[in-house]
Amino acid sequence: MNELQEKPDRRRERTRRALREALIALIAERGYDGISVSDIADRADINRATFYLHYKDKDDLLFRGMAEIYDAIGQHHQTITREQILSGADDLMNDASDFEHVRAHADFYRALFSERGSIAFTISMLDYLAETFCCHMLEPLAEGIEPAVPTDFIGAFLSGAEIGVIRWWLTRGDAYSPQQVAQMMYMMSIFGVAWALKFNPHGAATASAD
Amino acid sequence: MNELQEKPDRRRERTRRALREALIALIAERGYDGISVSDIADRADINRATFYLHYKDKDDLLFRGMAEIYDAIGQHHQTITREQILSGADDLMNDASDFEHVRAHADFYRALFSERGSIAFTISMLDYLAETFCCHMLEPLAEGIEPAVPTDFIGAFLSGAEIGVIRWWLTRGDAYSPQQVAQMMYMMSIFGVAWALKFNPHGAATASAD
Amino acid sequence: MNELQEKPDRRRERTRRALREALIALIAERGYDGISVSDIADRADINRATFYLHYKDKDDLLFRGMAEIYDAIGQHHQTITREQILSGADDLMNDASDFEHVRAHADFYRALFSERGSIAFTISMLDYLAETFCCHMLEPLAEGIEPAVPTDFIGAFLSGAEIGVIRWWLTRGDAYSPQQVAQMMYMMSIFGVAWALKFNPHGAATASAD
Amino acid sequence: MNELQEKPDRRRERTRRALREALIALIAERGYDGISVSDIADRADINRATFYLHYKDKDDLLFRGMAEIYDAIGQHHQTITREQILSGADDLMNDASDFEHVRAHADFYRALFSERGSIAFTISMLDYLAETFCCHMLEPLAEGIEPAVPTDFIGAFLSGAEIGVIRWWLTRGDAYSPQQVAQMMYMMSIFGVAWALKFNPHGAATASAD
DNA sequence: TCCTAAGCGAGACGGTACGTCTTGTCTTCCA
DNA sequence: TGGAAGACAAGACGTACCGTCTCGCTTAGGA
Repeated sequence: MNELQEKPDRRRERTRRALREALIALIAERGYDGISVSDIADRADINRATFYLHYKDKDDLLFRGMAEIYDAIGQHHQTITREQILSGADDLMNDASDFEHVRAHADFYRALFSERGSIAFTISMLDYLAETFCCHMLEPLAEGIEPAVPTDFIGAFLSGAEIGVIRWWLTRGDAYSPQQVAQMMYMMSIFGVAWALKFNPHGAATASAD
Repeated sequence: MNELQEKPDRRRERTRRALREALIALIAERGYDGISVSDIADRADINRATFYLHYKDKDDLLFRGMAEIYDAIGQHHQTITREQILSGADDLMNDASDFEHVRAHADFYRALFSERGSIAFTISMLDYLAETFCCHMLEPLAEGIEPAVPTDFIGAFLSGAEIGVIRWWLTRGDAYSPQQVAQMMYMMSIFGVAWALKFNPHGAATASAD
Repeated sequence: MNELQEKPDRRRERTRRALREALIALIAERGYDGISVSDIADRADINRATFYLHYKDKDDLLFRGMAEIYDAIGQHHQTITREQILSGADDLMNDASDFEHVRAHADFYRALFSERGSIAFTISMLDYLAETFCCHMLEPLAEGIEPAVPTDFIGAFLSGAEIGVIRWWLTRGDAYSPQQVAQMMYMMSIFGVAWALKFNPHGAATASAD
Repeated sequence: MNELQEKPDRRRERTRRALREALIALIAERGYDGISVSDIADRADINRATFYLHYKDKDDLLFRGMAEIYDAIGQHHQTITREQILSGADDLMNDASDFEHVRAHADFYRALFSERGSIAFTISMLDYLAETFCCHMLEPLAEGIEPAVPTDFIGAFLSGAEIGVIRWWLTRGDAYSPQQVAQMMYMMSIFGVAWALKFNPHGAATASAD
C-alpha cells in the first residue's frame, strides 16, 4: 500500500527529519514563539500525536535537533597554546567558521535571537559558547599563570559579546562578511584577554591597569 | 494635547502598583515563564479582567513596569569625553552603579536572564545597553576620528558582554562585589575599545594589529 | 455588539439548555456512545472548552439534564395504601404516565436502552425506579405485615421488569398504546406483589405457595 | 528453550485463552469500562497488535468469550410443559442454576451490571434471557391457548426482572443463597405468568383481572 | 453633600494549544 | 505462520491560558 514503507528505523528517522526541517522552516518564517506543535506537525505532514512520540515539546525538538549544529561549532574550537598566539601562528583571528555557520542559517538565528525568539536557546547558546571558550581556549592559555580575572568570567564576557555581535550582524543585512566580523570580534577581544592572561599579543605592549 | 493630564486617580495607581509588585515577586519566586496573568492577578488581589484594563499582556506589564528601572540605569551613563578617559579623571572603571542595581534586584534578574526567563526582556535589555553605550560613550569618544570598527558594533559587543557577565555573576552567589565586577568588566573592555577608537588608555601602548 | 447579551444568569442557562438539547437530539440520531463532547458542543454552537465550564463530561450532562425527567416520573408515583388497592379505587393499573413519558421521548430512550446506549443511565434508571417503587408503593403497603420477600427485592424485580418491558415496547414500533402496556405491566406484577405482601387484589384468591 | 514450540493451532488457542482470562480478571478488578485493549494485552503478556489478530475489539473478546457462559445458562432452560407445572413435578422453582452460575462469577457480573459495566453485555444478556424464556418456557406453555399478553412481553418482563434481581442480589453480599433467590424469583413471577397463560399453578385460584 | 463617571469584581464565553490516551492499521523481523 | 515489536494516523479527552465582553456595585472627586 504505502510506497514508503522502508525499515522501521528509517521510518523513524524520516519522521524526525521531517519534524526538524519543518521546525527550521517555520522558525525562519514566523519566529519561534509564533509556532505551535500543531504547526510543526502540519508542516511536516506528521500527526500531532506522533510528534509527542519523538519529542517532549517544541523546545525538545529544537535542542535535540541542535545537537549537530553545536557539534559543528565545537569542532572548530580547537585547543590553542600561548605560543601559537604569540608567534602569530594561530588562525584565531581568521577563523570565521562560527560566523560562516551563522550566516548559512541566518534566518534561523535571526529569529531565535530576537524578541520573539527562544530564551532557552539563547541562554543555552550563551552557556555553550562560554564553556567552549573556557575549555578550548582560556584554560589552556592560563596554564601556569594567575589570571587577572577568573577564566570563567572571561568566557562569560566573550560569549556574551559574541551573541551581541551576532545579533548586531544579523540585523544589518549583508554589510559585513563573516571574515570581517570574525576579525573585528578578535581585535575587540584579544587585548582584554591578553591583559587578563598576561601575555602580549602581536607585539603590542602589555597593558598595565591599576 | 494634554494626553498626560489624567486625573491622579489613586485607585488606578494602586491597582497598577499591586500588579507590578505581584509580577516582581512572582518572577523572583517562580521564574517569568512559569507565571500567568491569572497568577499575577491573584497575587495582586485584582480581578483578571481588570488586568487587561491596564496592560495588554504579561510582557506589557513587565516592560512598562521596567521603565523606571531603565531610567535608573540610564542616569548613570553620562556622556564622557576622550579627555576624561585619557586623564584618568573618569570614574568609568569604578562606576559600579549598573551592577549595584542588578544586585539589588538579583532574584529578578536571575529569573529573567535564565532559560525560563524572558527573551523579550533579555533582547530589550541588550538593545537598550547597546544604544546607551553608543550614545553616551562610544559616539562622543569617536568624535572626529575614524573608528577601526563601527561604534554600533562596539555597542553590541559591550552590551552582550555585560549581559554575559551579569548572568555569570548572578549564578555565582556573592563571591564578587559590584565594584569588583565593574572593574573586571572595565579592564576586559577598555583595551579593545581604545584600540577601536584609537586612543591610549592609562598610559598603555596602543595595540597595533596587522 | 452581541445582540444576545442578557443577564449572566440567563446566558448561563441558555448555554446549558443548548447543550442539553444538543445532547438529546444527538442521542436520538446517533446513539449515546456514538457522540463526543465535541459533537455536542458543535451542535449547540458552544465552544468545547465552555462545555467543561458547565459539565464534567458527557455523562454529567446527561444526568444533570435528566434531573427534571426523573422528577417528572417521580411525581406520578404517589404513595398508595392497601385500602386503595383492595377497594379497586387505585388508579395504578391505569396510570400510564411512565409509559407516556417514555413514548414522548421514544428516540431518546430507545437509544439509551440499546447496546450502543449508556450503561450508567440504564443502571441509574433501574436504581431510581427500584427506589421509587420501594418508597412510594411497597413499603407503605408492607406496613405492619411481614412480607414474604424483602421489599427491596420486589423493587428490584419490578424495576428490572419495567426496563425490560420498556425496551420491548420501544423496539416494537407503536403496536401498543401506553395504556395497554401499563395494564399489561400491572397485571403481570400485581399477583406476585399481592402474594409477597399478603393481600388479595381484585378479589382473586390468595396464592398459596410452598 | 523452546517450550513454546507446540503446534501453531495450540499457540493460537493459548493466546486466546490468555486474553480471555486477562479480560475476566481485569473486569473483576477494575470494571469493564476502566480497562483498555492495552491493559488486557499487557496482562495477558500478548502484544497489543496480536490482540487485533484475534478480536475486533474489547466487546468482541467479551462476547466471544461469553459464548460458553451463555451455553452454560442455556442448558438448564429445558423446555417444560403445562402438565409439569400443574403437577408440581417441575423443578422450576428450585432450579437455581442461573443464580449459582452468577454467584460463581459474582465479581464478573457485579462489574458488568454496574454503572461502570458494559451496556452491550447487559442488553445482550437481557435479550438472551428474554429469548430463552420465550422459546423454552413461554411459547411451549402457551401452546393452544390465547395468552392474555404476548409471550414476548412476558419474556421481556421476566428477563428484565431477572437482571434486576441479580443486580440486587450482587450488591447485597451473601445474605441469600442461590436457592432462596431462585425461589423468590419464581414466586414473584409465577402468578403473573399463570394469569397471562391462563392456568392455575400450585392449586391457587386463577386470578381474574377486571 | 450629593452625583456621576470611573474603576473594579465577577464571571461567561470563544478560541487556541497543550500533552495524554486509546484505537486500529501496517510493516518488519524472528522463531 | 503466529507472534513480537513498534511506528503511525486519527481523534477524543480534560486542562490551561488568553483576551473580550457584560453586568452591577462602589467609590472617589467634582458640582
